[in-house]
Amino acid sequence: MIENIKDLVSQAVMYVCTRPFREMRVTQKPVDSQLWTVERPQKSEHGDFSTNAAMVLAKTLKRKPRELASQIIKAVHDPDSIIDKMDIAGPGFINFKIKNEAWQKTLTLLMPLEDIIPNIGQGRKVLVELVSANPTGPLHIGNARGGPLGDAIAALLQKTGHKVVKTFYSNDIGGQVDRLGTSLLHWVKTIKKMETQLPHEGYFGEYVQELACEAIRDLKISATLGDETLLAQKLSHYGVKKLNEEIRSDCEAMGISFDEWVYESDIRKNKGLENIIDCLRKNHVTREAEGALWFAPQDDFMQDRESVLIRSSGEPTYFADDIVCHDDRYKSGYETIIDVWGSNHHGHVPKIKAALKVLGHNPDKLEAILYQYVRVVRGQEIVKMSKRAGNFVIAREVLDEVGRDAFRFFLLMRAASAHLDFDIALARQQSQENPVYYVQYAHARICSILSKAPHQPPCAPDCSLLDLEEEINLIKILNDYPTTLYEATLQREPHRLVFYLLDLARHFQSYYSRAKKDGRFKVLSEDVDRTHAKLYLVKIIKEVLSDALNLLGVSAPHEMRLDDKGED
RNA sequence: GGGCCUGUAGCUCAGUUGGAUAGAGCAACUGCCUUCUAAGCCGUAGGUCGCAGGUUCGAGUCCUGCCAGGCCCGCCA
Repeated sequence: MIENIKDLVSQAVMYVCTRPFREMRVTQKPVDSQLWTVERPQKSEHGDFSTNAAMVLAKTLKRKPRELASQIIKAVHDPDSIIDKMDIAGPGFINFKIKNEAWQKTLTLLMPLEDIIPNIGQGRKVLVELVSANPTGPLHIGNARGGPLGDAIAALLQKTGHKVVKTFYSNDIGGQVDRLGTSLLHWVKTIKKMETQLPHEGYFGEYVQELACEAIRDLKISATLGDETLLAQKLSHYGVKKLNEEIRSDCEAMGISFDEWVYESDIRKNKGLENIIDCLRKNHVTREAEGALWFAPQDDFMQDRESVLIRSSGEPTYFADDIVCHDDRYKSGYETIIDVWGSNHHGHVPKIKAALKVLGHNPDKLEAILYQYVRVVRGQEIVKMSKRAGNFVIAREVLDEVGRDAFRFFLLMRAASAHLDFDIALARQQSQENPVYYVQYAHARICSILSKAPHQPPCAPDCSLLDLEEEINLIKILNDYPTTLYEATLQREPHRLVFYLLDLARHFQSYYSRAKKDGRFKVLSEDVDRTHAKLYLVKIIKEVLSDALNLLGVSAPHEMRLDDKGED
């Protein structure tokens, strides 16, 4: 529908804009059609669509906006007669009211749903890196925000015609992993009542101590420890393996699976690093100092951001491996590479991009979605940390308490750039305060209606029988679904879909409830044709609800019953 | 000291990339269960968009400077 209006306006604008030039026998096009837009206004009094074309073009054409608007209106050619009326409003908006019949006719065009999903990707390859938690501890709530977020972004891309690969990048070697090993050694020695001290910035949560216990058993560590350096190495391998398994299982519990796991240790083995370093050297963006090799391009921006690539010990850094990893991705032909990372990586992004640019890649293909960290609250109280983790709130503890649907929905409700308060008390409430149930309940109610219906709705019902204002409104909202998908995908903002769902659910719940007082709102009635039309409408609402919930990784239940033993 | 993000109703947050009289949920106050599920619906109230300038037909949105909070600035990842 919005496309139809855009076309009509576009033709009219072209006509109006080119007329003075035609009269002067000049053929050039004076304006760029990209400047103006057609939008759904916030307020229904402003019609179904509105355009700012007259205001935007007023300056270049040196005319008054309202005068230009009236000329555009005169030039609109509406062959299918879908426009009810056009008004000039405010400083020069043109508002379009669409006939109800035209809206009713759009309904059958919405099915099957797959046909209206915008094909943005055209099969282009996209890589999404998500979670990528270090295997030095259990998944905490900060890492976990990137899970549903990256997963929903991937699902949106997949839905809109991209070929998506979801990848987990595991930093399974390096300083932090070494520290895990020495920390485990400390706890092993503690258990064995030996003299020991926790290494500087060592890991101390209960999970490390549990892990040390299991290691003693699994690795059959005897009273004589042997070479401690060697043992610390064995322990770090052991810990990394165990923690990676735990992280993988936590992701599964969140409903997230990966197409590939990339290990930093494998990148290190593959020798790609030498070529990259060579290439950086030849481009004169490295510098040797204090025994280490630095990435040091000569531009103002990177001046204060020089970073070590190869340590004085000869060991490459995480930064170096990450350059290799991203270089691989570019070479694999990805059109877009999306890294969903915690906001603490923001300093890392420009460095990676700078290095990739030197390597001859287009840095714009790399998008970092940086999300702000999560604060867990329980009502008024701030939940600071978990006993088991020491410093963090463990994702699994929250997930187990509130359930997967509420967990994902809550983490997706906010824009990535916004700080997020996760209220456990609210998320586990089975009440009207909880938005996830609200949306699911709308879906369940429709399922209930459909199951009670004597017949399935026909393919081509008489949609003109959907003449209630609320029904036309629902049809309008359903027509917004493709636009919402389009914007949520391009902006990488799944929360737009959450807000769309809440809006659709709210309108449906309102419509549904009116039936208690007013029989015209009842879906199932004696009037067979009307029942068919209404069934058709609610079925599409159900399809859209379940489609969108599915993209968010939230279930769309067919039935919901309040437990008597639930919250008070 | 430098950088990134945030500041909108009592609380948690949207705000269609510069549009019209700034929106929603919760909390507060009203009503509504014999009829497709009350995990629901109807209504009321609630605002100096952190502050001060600037850009223009028009600013919550853009630019500058302040103020407040979070995060980053390591031969950690």
